[in-house]
This record gives sequence, structure tokens and C-alpha cells, in this order.
Amino acid sequence: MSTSLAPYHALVWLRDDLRTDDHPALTEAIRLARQHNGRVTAVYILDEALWSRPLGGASRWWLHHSLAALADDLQRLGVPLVLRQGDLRQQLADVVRQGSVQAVLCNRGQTPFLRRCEAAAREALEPLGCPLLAGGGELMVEPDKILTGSGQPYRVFTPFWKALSQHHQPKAPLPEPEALGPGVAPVISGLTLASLALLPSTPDWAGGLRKSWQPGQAGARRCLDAFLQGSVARYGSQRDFPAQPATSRLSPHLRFGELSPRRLWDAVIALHGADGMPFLREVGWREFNHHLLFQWPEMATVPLKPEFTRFPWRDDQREFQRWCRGLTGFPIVDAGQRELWQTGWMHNRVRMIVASFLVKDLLLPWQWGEEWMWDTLVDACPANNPGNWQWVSGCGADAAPYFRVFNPSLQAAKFDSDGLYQRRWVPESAAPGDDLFAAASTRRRYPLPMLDHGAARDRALAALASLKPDPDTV
DNA sequence: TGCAATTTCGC
DNA sequence: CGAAATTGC
Repeated sequence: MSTSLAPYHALVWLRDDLRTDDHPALTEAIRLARQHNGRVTAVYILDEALWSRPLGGASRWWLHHSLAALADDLQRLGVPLVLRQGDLRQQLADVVRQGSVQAVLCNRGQTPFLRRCEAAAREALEPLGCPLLAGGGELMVEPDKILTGSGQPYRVFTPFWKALSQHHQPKAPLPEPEALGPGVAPVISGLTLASLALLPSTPDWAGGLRKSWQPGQAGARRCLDAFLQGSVARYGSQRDFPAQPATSRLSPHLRFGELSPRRLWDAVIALHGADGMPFLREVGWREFNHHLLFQWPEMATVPLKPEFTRFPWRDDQREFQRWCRGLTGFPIVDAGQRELWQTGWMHNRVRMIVASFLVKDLLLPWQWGEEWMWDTLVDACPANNPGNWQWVSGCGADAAPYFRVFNPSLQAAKFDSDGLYQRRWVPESAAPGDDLFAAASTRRRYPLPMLDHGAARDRALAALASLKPDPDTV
């Protein structure tokens, strides 16, 4: 390659790392380009046939706007963003040929799927004599680097968290690289963002998402700054009250890599020290779920506790639809589902309540709920979504025991005692504190509870008991 | 990061 | 006798 007459050209291959701050691959590419007096181009390749699962609708919406923001951010650094669609191997090879690229750099993927993509990319690049340099990563600690004393991966969160927070100080985040000087990279053909067809059109259901979010690195930074100035120190005491704006709302930004967890960790510790730990513990769950996904690539569909493959799930599409649409007749459950439908996000406390309701009250398979949220959440993450569903369902590695059944009315009384959250999303329900006379005129439109929670709880516990051989009958 | 029944505590 | 701790699902 050194004999090539073409100027040095490095390619940054972007996936779930749509930012310029703390970006090891971009930083290294720009360093190399400077060293060789060359240029850098970035590429995003949408290869849905290769994906382990198609991106959900809300995620597609987010990705569109995140790519739009990223193109601007990169432009400021003198790096054009090329969009491609189709077979990863072909597209990557074509881009490398067209641009006479000498090296492809990426942040090492942190899911089994992204690692397979890297293997495919290497295969495609080898005949071209072009190396793939994968480094950095999107976690605080690489998913195979935190091990128990006996060298095994952790299966329990608390010791994992202890090891992570005490023995694995995350690497310091890298600054955004300095912009390249004037000059242009060899032109590589690409698609327009619109032609990727990531946005919903008929109908356009994204109005609520547009009002709720600013995808992209600048939006992530805004969320982070607001959280750092405001509620991070109160997070531990306030986070469970869904009517309060006490959470960070950073999850979709982390999902698409618009903010690196190392930057987040660094900023929280720098400003709040130990007061930031209750929040960082949740970032620790994100790490834990990614580490789990590495051990169990089938985590999205296969229960980690094998006995749960025999669980007597019910099969009732009509009841599932009521749950999805927020028509269960339990205001806290329905409020959560409507917040999700309208904004692409749901408060974490309410996620636990609605998930428990699906799995334990309705006895419907957790995989149905996982798929629903995969499609509707803007933060739908291949590690967190299955990991959290398995946790709630009691079939995860370090799960809540199955007999922990959330009582929706008690949860509402504890965490939304004035009914503010429930009335915000389900105004037609008569939540506590409502003017009963006003509510009476509209109550007809709100369904009665679809089941008796006490009876449902008994049924769930009986179903669990059926998994274990009865010691008396052996 | 559950709930409810039961026992013990503290006055 | 109500609050708090304990226990089992």
C-alpha cells in the first residue's frame, strides 16, 4: 500500500457509535490521516438482511435523525459521512475500492452480532489487502474482561458491580479530535438519508417522538448537562416516581452510541463523586446485560434458566393486544403503555410494573413483551431489552424470583400516590385525586380491570410450582 | 428493584 | 395495639 500513488485515506466504519466525542476509531483515523497528510471518510452501512433482528420502528426513527445529526458533526471535522444499504461485504469492499482506502477502523462491537459483522468485514477486506482495525469499544470494560476469582464470567449483578466499580476504573474518555485542515477525501458514492426509508410515512406516527427527543450527540449532551445540573444527586431517592423528571433519559443516546458510557461515568464522578453512584449502578446494569449477552447470544429468545422452557405460558392474542394498547383497566399499566406508544419511552419503574403484569398476571410469554418493546422503544437495546425482560420474568441469570409479583394497585399507591402520572397518560381513568363527578361522565370509555390481581397472582404461583417436581409425589 | 401473613418489638 | 421485623411464596 505504501507504493500507492493515491493519498492516504482512512475509513471509519460506524455502527452503534454515532458520535465524535470519545470515539477511539475516529480519533485514530484522524491521527493516521494527519500523519500521512491524508483524509478520513466515515461510512454507515444498513444491511438489514444480516442483522440478527430487524430494527424496531421507533429505533428506525431514531437512527434516521441520529445519522442526520452525525453527518453535521462529522462535517465540522472535515469528515464526510457516506450512507450505504445492502450486503455488508459487498458494500464495504465497494467503498474501499472507490475511495482507495488504506485502512478501515471501527470501535469494536460489544454484541455477538456486531462481532460477526466484524468477521464478515475482515473477510471482505482481506482480498483487497485492507486491514480492519477494531479497538476501543462501547462499554466501560470489555465484555470478556470481568471475571470471578475462578476465571468465570459473573452471573450475579452485585459481585459483578463490585468488581466493575472497584477494580476496573473505566478508561478516561478521549476528547473529540481536532478537525482536519482544508482538503477533500476521494469521493465515494452514497445514498441520501431519505432513501434509507427509516422514517414512518403512512401513517406518520412519530409526532410524539419529535416532541420528546433530540436524537444525536448534541441532544445527548443536552440531556447529560441537564441531568448533571439537576437530578443526578437526587436520583437514588426520586427515580422511582414516574411523575417526577428525576431520571436521565439518556438511554436512547447510549443505545446508539451518541454518548459513550466512559464519558458519562467520567462526567458524573467529576461533578458528584460518590453521590453519583446510585445512577452509575444503573449504567452498571447496562454493562452487565452486555456481558450476559456475550455468554448467551440467544438471550433475546431463550430463557437463561432452562426449566423456564417448560413454563405453561398462555396463548391469547386478544389479551396481549389489550396489554399493548393500554386497555387493561389498571391505570398504572395503561399509563405506561401509552407513554411508550406516544413517546417511545417508558419510566423504568413502570416498565417493571407492565412487564410483571404481562408475564405474571396474564401469563403471556415474556418474549412477546420483549418484541413489543423492541419495536416501540427508542432505546431498544439488544442486551438491555432481553436482559431486563428475563430479569422481571424470573428466568434470567440473576433474576427477580418468579414469586415476586408486582401488585399494580399497590405500586401505583406507592410510586404515584397523587395519580399525576396515571392521569397524565390515561385522563379518562378515575385515578386517585380525581374529581369523581367529572370522571363519572367519561368513565364509560375506560375499561374495567381485565382480571382480578389476587386470583392472577395465585395462578402465577401455581404455574411456577408446576415447573418444579413436587417433592411429595416423587 | 414484591407482597402478604405472621411474629416480635416497644410503649 | 400499631409499627417494625421476619418469613415463605
